[in-house]
Amino acid sequence: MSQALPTRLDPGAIEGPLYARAVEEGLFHVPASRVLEDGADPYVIVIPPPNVTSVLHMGHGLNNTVQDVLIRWRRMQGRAAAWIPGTDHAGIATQNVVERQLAQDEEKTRFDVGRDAFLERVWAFVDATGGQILEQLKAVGCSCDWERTRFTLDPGLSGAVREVFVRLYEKGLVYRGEYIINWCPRCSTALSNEEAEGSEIDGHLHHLRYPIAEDSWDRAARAKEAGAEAIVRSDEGGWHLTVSTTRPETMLGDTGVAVHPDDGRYEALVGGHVLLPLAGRTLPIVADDWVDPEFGTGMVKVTPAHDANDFDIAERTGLDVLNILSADAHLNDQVPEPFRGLDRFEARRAVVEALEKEGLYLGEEPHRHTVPRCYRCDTVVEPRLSEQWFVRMRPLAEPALQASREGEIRFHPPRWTKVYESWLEGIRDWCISRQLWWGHRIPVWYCGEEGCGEMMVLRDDPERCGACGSAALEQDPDVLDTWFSSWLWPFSVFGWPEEGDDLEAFYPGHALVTAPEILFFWVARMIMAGYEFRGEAPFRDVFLHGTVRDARGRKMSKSLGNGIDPIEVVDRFGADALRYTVLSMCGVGTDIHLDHEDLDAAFAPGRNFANKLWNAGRFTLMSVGDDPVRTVEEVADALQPADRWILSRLSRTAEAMTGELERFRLHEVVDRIHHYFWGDFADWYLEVVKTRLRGEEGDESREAARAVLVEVFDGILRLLHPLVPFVTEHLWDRIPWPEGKERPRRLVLAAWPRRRPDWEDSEAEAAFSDFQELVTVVRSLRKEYGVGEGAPVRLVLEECPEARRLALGDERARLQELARVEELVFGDGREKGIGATAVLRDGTEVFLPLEGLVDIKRERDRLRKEVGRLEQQLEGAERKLANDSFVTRAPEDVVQKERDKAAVFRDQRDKLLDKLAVLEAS
RNA sequence: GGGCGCUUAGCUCAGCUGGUUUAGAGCACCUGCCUUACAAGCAGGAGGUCGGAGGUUCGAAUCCUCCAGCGCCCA
Repeated sequence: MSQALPTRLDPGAIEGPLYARAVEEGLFHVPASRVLEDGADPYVIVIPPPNVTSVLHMGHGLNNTVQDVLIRWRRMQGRAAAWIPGTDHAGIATQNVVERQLAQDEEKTRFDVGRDAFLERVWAFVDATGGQILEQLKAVGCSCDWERTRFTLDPGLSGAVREVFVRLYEKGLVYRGEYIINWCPRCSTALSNEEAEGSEIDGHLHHLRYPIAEDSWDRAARAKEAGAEAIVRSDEGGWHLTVSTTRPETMLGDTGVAVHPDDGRYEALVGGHVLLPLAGRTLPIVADDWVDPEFGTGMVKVTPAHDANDFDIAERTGLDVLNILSADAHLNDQVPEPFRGLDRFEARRAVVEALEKEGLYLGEEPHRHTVPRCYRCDTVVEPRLSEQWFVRMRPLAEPALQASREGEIRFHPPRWTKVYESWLEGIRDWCISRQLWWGHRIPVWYCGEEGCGEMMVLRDDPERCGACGSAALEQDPDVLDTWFSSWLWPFSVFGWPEEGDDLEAFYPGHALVTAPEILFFWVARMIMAGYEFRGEAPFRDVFLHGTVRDARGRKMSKSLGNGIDPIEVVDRFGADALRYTVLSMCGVGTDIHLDHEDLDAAFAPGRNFANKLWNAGRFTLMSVGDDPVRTVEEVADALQPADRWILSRLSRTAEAMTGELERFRLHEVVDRIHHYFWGDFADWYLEVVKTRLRGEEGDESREAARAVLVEVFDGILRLLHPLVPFVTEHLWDRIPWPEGKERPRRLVLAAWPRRRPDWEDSEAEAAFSDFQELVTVVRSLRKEYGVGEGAPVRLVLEECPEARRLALGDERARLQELARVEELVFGDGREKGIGATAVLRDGTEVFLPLEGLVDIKRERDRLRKEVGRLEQQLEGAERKLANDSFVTRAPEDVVQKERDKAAVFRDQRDKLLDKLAVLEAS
């Protein structure tokens, strides 16, 4: 049976069936009753919902692997572990895709087909392709509770969105108003501040000359006297001032010029006027604190409808607001005839040209500055005055800020706390309306046309106007920001606002795992929503992992073509290899580098590890065989030192891993089990136990070895299961089980190993470490002198302490197995001849008689080098001990340790010096 | 301009509350092994003084300050 395992792991053959079996058996599903009736402790993670139309990339691969590790670990701990999967509708992205299709296939816009028909097409598209990414998660092994899959446009979740909008409106926290918003001309919609991402460009700063109105010439003269160099008198006798801008076309929307109130140069100008070129309007000169006297001339043009800061200046100083841009970023009828209808960039050229003609353009200079771009389509975003719906954020931010300050929310790594808090401290209102069709329509109706003009914000669609009874109602055409539904995700997935069992059982959740990019977009807002609508945080721990990058450190992206398809990785190397690889690189706060051009190398760590586990399992299963196996308790009296060592190490490893998992230190989790499984178990225990398994040391020893092997390998599989679920489960299914010991139904549900103080045995660990040292030294000496690995050798130990001598008495077979020591002799100092020498930590002198192989000169050089190394170590320790303040001020145990170290080094050195003296005499 | 982070072996990174580490791992490299679990492997080895300069301390890769380089976020 067990011999049937092939020598190489074939992930494709085992992963699919194992996943299907788990789903079929409902292992990933948790009903509310497990918490409410059975009293299980819940552990809840909601997935960061991917876009419904997206496909899996490595970022998802990492993100969901991490979540799965946490969920599987907690599930094994016996928690009612619920991982809620789902997708969001991704308003802009999804609408964009369908619009592009429409344009390509039929050369139509959404306006050509109409709102209802367009939405039908989007739904058809989503129905056809929407579940793809969730299916891909299954290939990675994600143990989501698929019976709870949600979509932000589901009726229930849509109901939550509407409830929240109405509630906030009733509280005065949702309002409609005309403000500067970020406008994407390509998507033709408003964006929130977070959706407009700054990008640096090498642009230009244009200098424009504005004539000062005649009634203000005396002010200009006074300003000039006060040192205003940027005020100049022209040949015709008039005065001009200079302003600078990166967007010259906006001058057509200027309604004023501003200076700093404390700027002495321009004091006289305030209250005066300039004549706006091209438009011919007269604009006031005002004073406002925001103006930076150091920047440019210290005078700025003010375009309130197209710049947020200018808008604020206008509010404070009473300047007019003049909107000159249409929805698609063309100049509207508010500008002079020649410029009307021009695209913003055409307008820029036209304005510069026209100003040049009038002698009012003073040129441009290179200027590096930041322009905002749409996070969905990268188009340069235009600040634009527009009537939109907003959420007043300050009151919502307060509890979210408190939560972090008081430790109710903890960020891992903690440095994100500051980022989160400073964002909340400077929070601005959230523009939530979008001029799109795909999304949650704003639940606001207007009694329009002949009606009374009443505005109604309602939970249920109205039939008649509540004020005048008219049936001619029009719903607000806009939809809500997708994040306005995502921020409710932690409770909307459980049926809120209904107070059902699921909500009671599973809210609040526990961990939220995501990338720092959406800390503001999503994480902070979820926390705000949690407090506002449920009165408590939606989760306690926020784990922010790094970004997946290519070998050169560039973010993976479609446009660069440097992405890695996780499905390809799963197909080639297996989900386990993918998971192990990314987890092993998942250092706290570090990005993950994977070479997209060499997947073999990139995923080698995971592939190699899974294969190693496979083979260790193969060997374990074959060695143990099909005969009945006993428990460790039953063979307690027959346990060998190596058995006690490996059991002790298992206990310590389990404890350490649990601690690292609790602290979200996943690479440490991987490191611990790697060290134990590969370094301790495979490299040493399996090797050391071979002779016993073959029955060469009696039945009792064999049975003890078999029992320990089963116990330890079971523990290893349990500890590894959250990391590499497939290969562990396949092997675990085949582990023999002692009669009478209860076997868990599946590894998925097996108990997470706990610390076993009764197994911990420092003496066994020290003894085994001594044994390892001896073996390593012998191997090293053999290698040094080219003794073939198959060639037997005689080993002489001098000055061997009693304890080691006794221990080694039973280890002759092991020495033979591991180092080809055919004969072990405890010498009495009379052993002469040519050989290789070393001294162990406990002072044991190792001598390998290698007559004919050892070159005396070479051995001398080797020993001298070794002595030199020890001298250095010794010197370091002695320097410390010679330092009075170290001896008196350092803790006693530290000092003692240093003394011990010095003694060991000295002993080793002296013994080697003796040997050296003998060699040098010969 | 404000804030944050990083700099340790050829590469990618560990090293947590300063002293059990003689600074570790994976990959790459060198040598020898197809030793019936595993060549996706085994054994042995080489390679770093922890970006630079100060400081705190009995003791610093670890804490503090400054400097240099890189990166991110916010304005």
